[in-house]
Amino acid sequence: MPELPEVETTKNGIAPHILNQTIERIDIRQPKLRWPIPDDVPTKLPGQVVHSVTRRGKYIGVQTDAGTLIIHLGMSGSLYFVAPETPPMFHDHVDIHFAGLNKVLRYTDPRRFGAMLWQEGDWQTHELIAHLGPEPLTDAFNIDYLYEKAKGRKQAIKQFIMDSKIVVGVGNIYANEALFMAGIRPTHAAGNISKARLAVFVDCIKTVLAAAIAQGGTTLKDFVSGEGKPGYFKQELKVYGRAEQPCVTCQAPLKEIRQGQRSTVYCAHCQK
DNA sequence: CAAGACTCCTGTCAGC
DNA sequence: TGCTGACAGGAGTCTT
Repeated sequence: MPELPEVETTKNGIAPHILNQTIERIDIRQPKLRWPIPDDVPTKLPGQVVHSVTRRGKYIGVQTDAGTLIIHLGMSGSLYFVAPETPPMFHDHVDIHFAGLNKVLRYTDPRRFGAMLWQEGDWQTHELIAHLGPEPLTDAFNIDYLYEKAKGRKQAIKQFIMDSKIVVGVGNIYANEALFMAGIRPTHAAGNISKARLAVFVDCIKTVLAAAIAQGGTTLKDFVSGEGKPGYFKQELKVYGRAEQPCVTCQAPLKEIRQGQRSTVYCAHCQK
């Protein structure tokens, strides 16, 4: 389940290998991902040179002069290189071949929650991307911005912060962790939290994500060879996946509830 | 507009 | 042992 750190690491891992390389062909064995892979992907990409690989939220853009291949890993997707003749397994849906490159970029996604899309021109104008909130690690995501967005909102802070129109890249795991670090109860209405506490929350989100990206590089450092298995550094997680276990701060057993079909774990003593 | 429910998909695991 | 059902989860879409 790639969160933003894994997507960033994936992007950084594949970019140096495919930059300035010419796409030879795209083999699509299973076009039915979250949405069908558009015909433009296999028809317009061959012959194109990759001139940049960038990330927006959890979307990766592989840009060429003809257009951009937009990739989302969903929750079970991964991208990695394999030797050219490596036989595909059942969930290996797409292979991207490059001219003169002695390896193939393979997309695997057992649950097919991921996507491959196509956008000509500026790829960030794609309708799924144009309305996304700011990147969490940029200055655009700051206390003044978040306070304005939260004003009047009755939605629980956890669900609010997981809304990609508010800010991208804060998935369930990191929402739980950042709320614990900030000492904020996940069920607290977003609009009722003081500006001072929201400011702490902003800092905690940045801290948690930055640390995870730093670790993500380590977690997935072998993924280029196709062996990477992200573990989210479970020992680093303070609340996620630790229901009923003692709070690392006060030893009280952590509580688990459900918010919008998502599991939330928190410490009723430390998070107010 | 806001908020919640529903949906896609399959591996994993608990329960019988 | 094998089957059934619940569950997880990103995020778009539908409903209220």
